[in-house]
Amino acid sequence: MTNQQIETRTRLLDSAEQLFAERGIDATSLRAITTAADANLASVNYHFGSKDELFREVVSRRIGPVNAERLRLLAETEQKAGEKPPALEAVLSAFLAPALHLESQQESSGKHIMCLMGRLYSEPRAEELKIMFFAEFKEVFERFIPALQRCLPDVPKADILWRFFFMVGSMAHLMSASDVLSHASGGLCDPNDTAANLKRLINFSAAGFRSIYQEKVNGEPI
Amino acid sequence: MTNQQIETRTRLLDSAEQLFAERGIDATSLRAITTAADANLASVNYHFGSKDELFREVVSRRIGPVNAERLRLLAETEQKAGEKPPALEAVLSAFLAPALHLESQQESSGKHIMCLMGRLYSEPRAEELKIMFFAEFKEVFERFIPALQRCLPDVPKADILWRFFFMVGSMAHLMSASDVLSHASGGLCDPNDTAANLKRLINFSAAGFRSIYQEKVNGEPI
DNA sequence: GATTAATTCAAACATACGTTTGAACAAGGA
DNA sequence: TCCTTGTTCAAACGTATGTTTGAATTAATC
Repeated sequence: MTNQQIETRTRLLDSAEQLFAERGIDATSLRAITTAADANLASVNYHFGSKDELFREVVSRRIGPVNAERLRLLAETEQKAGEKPPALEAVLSAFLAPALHLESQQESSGKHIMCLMGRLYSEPRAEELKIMFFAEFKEVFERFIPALQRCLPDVPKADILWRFFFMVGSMAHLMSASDVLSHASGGLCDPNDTAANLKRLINFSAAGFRSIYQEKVNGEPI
Repeated sequence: MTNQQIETRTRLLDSAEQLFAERGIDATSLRAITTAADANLASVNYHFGSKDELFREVVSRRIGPVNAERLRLLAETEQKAGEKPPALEAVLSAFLAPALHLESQQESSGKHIMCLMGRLYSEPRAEELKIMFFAEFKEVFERFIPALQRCLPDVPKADILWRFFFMVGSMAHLMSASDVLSHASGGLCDPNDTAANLKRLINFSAAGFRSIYQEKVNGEPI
């Protein structure tokens, strides 16, 4: 591989990432991608084989590092805590921070991959992609759920799973749609302050995880 | 309009709703829709003018009733509470229940519109659609935020907005992706028990809304 | 029953897309 | 210099899509 080859591949991945996030996958043509990447139309098929495989590479290029960082942070947190279970907030942070920090990790186009990954959870794509996505996610899932159970010994496992699911929904929403809040709040909420938003989400989710399930409020059934 | 006309229009809307939800909007062809609706290919353009307008009708047919029901339930809740602010859980239920009950409201295809509406929050579609969507949502937003502020006088407005945003993310995720949890949990979590899931989401969100923001946990910064 | 309007239908149209092709080009080694 | 390998390029291909068309059919009105 010459230098120029690597550059073209990377330019294609970057352009595709941005356009997929902004316009959606089907709505982005190879002509739009190759034009943005300043490459020939045939280059996608030459370097990746097909549009589908390009998309798969766009995603997998980012997912791996995020999940690895999640596992690393969790291990670090647990090691610091020693025998005792670590703080719930620290566990949640280990899961959330690597995804939310995608934005700041890369100098350019960070926002786009956040948006794309946020949407991945709900977008109906080929089964094959979902399998790839959740295969990479499985290890994370299987490490974090027990860790959360250790933090919350009184919460039934089904509740932990549901609350984890709710938190992922909030995270995905934050990653893909926070512009809407900025607009709706009249500027009161700033979606670009990643550190503050991470804290807010951890705070919100931690309270939800600790919640005691109650059938009635003020004597009234919900 | 004859009876047959109405039926064709409705059949097209129903089929489109289902297919849009299952496969995505771009990935669903007019030929697939008209075949499923047992109608002629040209019928969509005859009855709706274009595929885009069909999609707009699919969405707006459902959004209006949901938001109206939200406002009705909130008013009812506030009236019952009299002078005092109503229970937080009751306000959240007024917002969440109409969306989640889309599933049970119609005898058929309820699940599909849930999925489609859940995805609407993040899917990148024409600006025109988003404007329509959030114009209808604005009134709901402007009624519920003050209601939540009354329930939570000690929580700053920005936090209320952020937490509302997180809750919407959880709701959308529940509506569009809960099959994933069912699969990942090995059947422990049942996405089809709408009533139970509504309670779980209310419980989770209420705790998040009530959370006191803290910078440190166990003396450690988060 | 004739006339009119609304709807359905099969067929065609134009276009945009993903992909393929085969020649041109660049670079490195024998 | 010649050959090989990897890459770019312009052009074309086949196909699927949204849309249009004009005739056929149906339902309602007089």
